[in-house]
Amino acid sequence: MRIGELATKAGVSVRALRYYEEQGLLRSVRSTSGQRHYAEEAVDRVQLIQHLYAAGLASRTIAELLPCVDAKVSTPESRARLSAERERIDRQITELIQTRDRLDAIIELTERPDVTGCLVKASGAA
Amino acid sequence: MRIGELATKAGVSVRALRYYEEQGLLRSVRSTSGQRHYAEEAVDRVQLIQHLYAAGLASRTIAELLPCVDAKVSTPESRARLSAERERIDRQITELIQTRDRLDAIIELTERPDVTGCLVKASGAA
DNA sequence: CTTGCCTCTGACGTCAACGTCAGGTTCTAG
DNA sequence: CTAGAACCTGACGTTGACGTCAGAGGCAAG
Repeated sequence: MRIGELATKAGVSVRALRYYEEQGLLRSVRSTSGQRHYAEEAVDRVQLIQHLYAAGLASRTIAELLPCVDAKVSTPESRARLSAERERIDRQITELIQTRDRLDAIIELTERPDVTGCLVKASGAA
Repeated sequence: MRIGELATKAGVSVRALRYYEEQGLLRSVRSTSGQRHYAEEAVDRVQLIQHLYAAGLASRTIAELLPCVDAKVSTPESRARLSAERERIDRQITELIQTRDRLDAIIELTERPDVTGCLVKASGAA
C-alpha cells in the first residue's frame, strides 16, 4: 500500500509517517518513481510507535528499542534499556492512578449535593 | 516562604513557579518590594499542578479546573470538565498498561535464553 | 491527452513549558 | 556598610512532533 492508505489505516497523518521514516522508526520500499510502499504489518508497527510516543518515549529512544524488537536480538544494553523504559512506564502508571484518585476526591467534594452551604457561604461547614 | 524555598520544597524551578503564576495556576502575596511570598499549602498545590501536567493536561485546562477545586464549588460545566479529564486519564492508564504489557512481551522474547538460535541464525525457529 | 488526486522533497511555522541571559533591586550575614 | 545570594521584570532561545505551504512529478479514469 502507499502512504495515504497506511496513514488512514493507522490513524495518523501522512506527514507523521514521513517523519517516522526520517527518524529511523519506519522503513518503506520505494517504487522506481520514488513513492513509498508498505506491507500490511506496517499498520501494527505505526500503532506501536504511537503507543510508545504516548508513553512518553522520544523518537531517539524508540529508534534504539525497535531494532531489538525486529531482530528479537538483545544485547545487555538493549535489555537494560527495555526494562528501564518498562519501569518508567510503570511508575508513570502509578502516578497517573494517584492523580486520577485525587481527581476523584475533588469530584466527590464538588459534587456532593448534601453540603449545599459551601456553595454560598463557604464557611467552616464540616 | 519565598520563591526559592518553594521551588526547592516542591522540586521545581523558580522559573516554573513564575510561569505557573503567569498562567493563573498559582497565586502569591507580594511584599512591598515586590517579592513573592507563599504559604505552606503552596507546596501541595504545585505538586498537584505537576501531576496534572504529567497526566497530559495543558495549562489552560488546569486553570479551568483549579478554581472549582479551590472554591469546592461546581457548575455543571466544571463538573463535566472534571469528569471528562478523569475519563481521559483513565483511558490513558489503560493504554499505558497495554503498552507496558507489550513491552513485557518484547522483553520476554528478547530475553529468552533458550532460543539461542535466533541470535545468530534468526531462522524459523518456533 | 487531460483532469484531478496522490505523492515527492525541501523548508519554514507552531505550540507548550519552561531555560537562560541581561540589567537592575533587595535581603542578609559579617 | 558591603559583598554576595536571592529576587525582580522582560524577552529571546530551545525542543520535539509534527502542520503547512511551495513547486514539481506520478497515476488511474474518461
